[in-house]
Amino acid sequence: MAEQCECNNMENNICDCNIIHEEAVKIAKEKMPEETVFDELINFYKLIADSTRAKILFALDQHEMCVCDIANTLGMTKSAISHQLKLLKDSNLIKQRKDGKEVFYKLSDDHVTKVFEIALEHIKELI
Amino acid sequence: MAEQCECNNMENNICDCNIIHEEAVKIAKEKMPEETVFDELINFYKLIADSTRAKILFALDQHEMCVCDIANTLGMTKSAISHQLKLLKDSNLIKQRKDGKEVFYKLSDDHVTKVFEIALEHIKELI
DNA sequence: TTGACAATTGAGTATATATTCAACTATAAT
DNA sequence: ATTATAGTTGAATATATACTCAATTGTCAA
Repeated sequence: MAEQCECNNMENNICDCNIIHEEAVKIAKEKMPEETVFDELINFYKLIADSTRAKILFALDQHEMCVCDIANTLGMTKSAISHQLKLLKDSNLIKQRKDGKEVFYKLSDDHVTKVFEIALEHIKELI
Repeated sequence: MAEQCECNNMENNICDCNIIHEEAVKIAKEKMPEETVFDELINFYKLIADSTRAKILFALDQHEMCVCDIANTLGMTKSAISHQLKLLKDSNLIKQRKDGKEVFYKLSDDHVTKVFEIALEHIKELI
């Protein structure tokens, strides 16, 4: 049963114990998605797993806003907000539109809202 | 129009620019959830926004597993896995069951799976 | 063309946290 | 009792990243 871990023969992928339940490990390894899939998932979740960015997304879900509007809403500096907006924009969660000196931001789509709702639902059940 | 930011009169909540679109800011401020709501949301998302924890959750979604099984599946040490399992357990995402020397872990409910699906859906549309 | 302001940017700093390492507890088998 | 193994834990380290600060760009108005 307690068979030697195949990881022990690998260079970069070493664990420090034996396989105990061979079948469970086999299935999990087989079904485990590619590293790139996790990278994308993690990248997406990291974006909304930050208080400032979550608030920005919530604010933009209410109304299109310029940087100063968001800074005022959150009580933070333009610079701090602008840095975070860049991250959100680079990952296509928000879109921008320029009008004179101002740059207006809005959500790319309604998936963000959806994710918020799912999370809220989950948290409600946990409490 | 460009009215002075009320933040400038506040102690801990200072931005560095004027309110430009008063109505948008007013609405966003009014609807903005309590800080504690964001804390809970962020706490939840941070848990799944990590490669190791995401893989653990995925593995446990396939099958109940002990620490060694997970360590083998991910090619990591028991210690690293155990530290992360503690975080997941403390937030009630997973449950444990003890049997002799072994501790079996499994998902608390199927919300995690749901969130994964939503995320995957979102990512597909972005690509 | 000068001044004011919206917004961005890069570097530096401070903070959070994932993993390692070593020590430890708990259980089972001999 | 002793040994082996599953699992946990605390401290230290390494890394990632949010915010600050100062400088800069772009646009408008006088």
